[in-house]
Amino acid sequence: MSPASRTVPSARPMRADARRNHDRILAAAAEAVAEQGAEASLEEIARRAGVGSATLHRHFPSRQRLLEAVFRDKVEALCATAAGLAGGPDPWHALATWLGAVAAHAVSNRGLAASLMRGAHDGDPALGATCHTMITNAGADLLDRARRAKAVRPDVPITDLLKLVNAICLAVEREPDAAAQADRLLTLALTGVRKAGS
Amino acid sequence: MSPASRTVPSARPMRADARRNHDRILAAAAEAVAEQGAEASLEEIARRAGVGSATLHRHFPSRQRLLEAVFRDKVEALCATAAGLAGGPDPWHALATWLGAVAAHAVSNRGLAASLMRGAHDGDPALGATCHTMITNAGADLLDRARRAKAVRPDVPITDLLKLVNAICLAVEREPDAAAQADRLLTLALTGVRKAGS
DNA sequence: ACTTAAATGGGGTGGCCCTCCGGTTATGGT
DNA sequence: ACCATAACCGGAGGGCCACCCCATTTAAGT
Repeated sequence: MSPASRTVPSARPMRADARRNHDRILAAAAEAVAEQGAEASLEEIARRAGVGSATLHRHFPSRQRLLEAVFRDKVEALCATAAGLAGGPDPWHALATWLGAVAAHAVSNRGLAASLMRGAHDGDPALGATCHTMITNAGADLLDRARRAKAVRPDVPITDLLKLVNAICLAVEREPDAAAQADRLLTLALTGVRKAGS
Repeated sequence: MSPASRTVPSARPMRADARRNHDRILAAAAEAVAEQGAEASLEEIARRAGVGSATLHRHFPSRQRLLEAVFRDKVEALCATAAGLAGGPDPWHALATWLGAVAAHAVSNRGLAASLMRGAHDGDPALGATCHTMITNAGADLLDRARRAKAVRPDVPITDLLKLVNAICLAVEREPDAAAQADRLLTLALTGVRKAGS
């Protein structure tokens, strides 16, 4: 659970001040991103955290890294939701509600969609389990079940589905009624995913 | 056709040097945006045009204004396409192919989707016929025909449709196979628009 | 307490957007 | 052909930002 042990438990534990700063930065970043979205100023985040900008850049070498850290908890929650829904009797319903939950999280946490979109492929490699891959894996399971139940087209990859969800959220992010719009557009798109027969 | 006469024909014609700079800026902007997307540096555009940054800002007070000018031709072409398709026998097909054309333009002209998304509502008002409204009007006609032919759900507004298209294009813009992905995702979303019955 | 390696942050560099203002130039009337 | 003038130009500068260097501070192990 601690930042030091979460990524590489074998690494030497962080120094106390380092960890403290790490956490303060993370808290400040969460706050700033919630207010201003994924493009929030890194310097202001450092300022809020009461930390030099160099310290922020040392702890998080790229904006993407910082966002991943900020949203890790939320993403883990979504993955847990997916696991919970996987046991349900209606695979289609499970998939649909989960995608709705992803959208809901994305619109209520500005910047999440952008963070989820940019996978490990662009930006820095050597980035272990990114939000992108975590979400993808969680969704793949739900989609697989729905596919086996013949509730979805067999040729739709989970990446496309998530790209659609994130695209929608990204697009409506700065509208006043983002949640309502995202829901409407997602429903629109989803009905096309469901087979005509079922 | 000339920049001076297109917007307000009654206005006094621009001075020769002003018009020359206007055109050079536009050309440089088109080039830069094609390479780097809608976020291209305005200063670099001015530099490419061999013009001071102040001149650029005088001709185009906001980035949005510049993008609108850059894409005006493309948007007009899309509107013309819509008008041409409106006469066809199959309203659904007309709508679908037009949306495909919009997507194709958006992925092959980086920044267009972003420009289309931001309507007149945000940013500066008093912006006459923006790309957003032009496209919306052109699409409304096609959608209306399709709706009258009962080929689409009656409750889907054209704004949602275009938002979906632009969202998709924006999301896949920086992927290597953007065109293919956009097409796939659009088809996915569109099939949900079409009524199950027809 | 003392040593040492890790961590810090002020300050510098270079880039961006945007505005002011003194100098320049095209233009229309004479 | 000339001039007065309004329109236009662009360098310089302010404010903000990401990112890096390095002298200084500080936690951790003995």
